[in-house]
Amino acid sequence: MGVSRVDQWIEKMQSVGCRITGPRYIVAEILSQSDKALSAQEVFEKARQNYPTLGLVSVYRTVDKLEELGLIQRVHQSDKCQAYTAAFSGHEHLLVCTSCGLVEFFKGDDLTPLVSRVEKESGFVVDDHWLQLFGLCKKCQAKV
Amino acid sequence: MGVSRVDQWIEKMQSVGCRITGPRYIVAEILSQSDKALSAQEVFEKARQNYPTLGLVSVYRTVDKLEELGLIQRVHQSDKCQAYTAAFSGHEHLLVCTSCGLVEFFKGDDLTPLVSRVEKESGFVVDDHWLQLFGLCKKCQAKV
DNA sequence: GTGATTGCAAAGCGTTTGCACCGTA
DNA sequence: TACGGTGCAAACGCTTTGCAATCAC
Repeated sequence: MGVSRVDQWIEKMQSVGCRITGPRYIVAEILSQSDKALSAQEVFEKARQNYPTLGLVSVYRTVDKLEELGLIQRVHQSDKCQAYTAAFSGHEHLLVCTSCGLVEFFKGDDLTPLVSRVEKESGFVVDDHWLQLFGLCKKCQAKV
Repeated sequence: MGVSRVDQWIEKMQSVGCRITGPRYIVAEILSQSDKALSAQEVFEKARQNYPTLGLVSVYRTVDKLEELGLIQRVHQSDKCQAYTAAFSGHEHLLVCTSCGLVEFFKGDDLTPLVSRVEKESGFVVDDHWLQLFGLCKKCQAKV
């Protein structure tokens, strides 16, 4: 077993000059270990269980930093876009359970031909794309 | 030239029992004619020019109604998801200019094979998908 | 030691709700 | 006329900012 994801994140934060404090560590730990997308509030509530003096403000600031470093990404859902999950690397996309918030990744088709075609037809220069699938995970199907 | 899009929307609203009032008409008109995604605030500011007594609250309520009827849809962007544009029909996806907010539609590839594969691999039942492309439109490319 | 980071409190912003008045059907 | 819709003001929830105290380096 190699270095855990929290430690990789901490290392990355240190490498850009961040000081590693209790609040930062626990926020990173929770987000790096969660398989669900969490809002700042939810991270705060989980973190408080082990770190009762934590302030919500520090969660917001740490989450901003983690997003800026590309370690976490926002998860957009139909009416909200304020939850975060560990960021993927490379050509992967999100699969989100609309009931429990479970997040998985899947390898998508190669979108290059589609992007080229759309660029040609529209005159746009495309520099980013989103592909997300929504549905019910196994557990939530069973609940119904 | 057929019936304009505003009139189609108005008809649809009437058909579900909505009364057609000044505020509703002007909000529908602005959203149905805009080629950019607009927030409630932006709709409000535009509408006030022709309808100075309009209240922001009525914009929110009308926008909710239009979304509920499937006439408009939310446009999600990297850090916000509160703008609206006329909804497409059928198998189309959004192409959004990250500079000016211009919104176009494009016909996407058929995602059915991808969805089937992901369902098989993950155990999810997938019931919705998003595919959005982001970039710069022709005009915004010229500005740089 | 020193400057980045913290938690609190307050401000800020977009959105929703309560309510009396108004206007469509 | 009846009651759905309106605008205003206030409440609300989430997020950001100002600040003095604290703590990693």
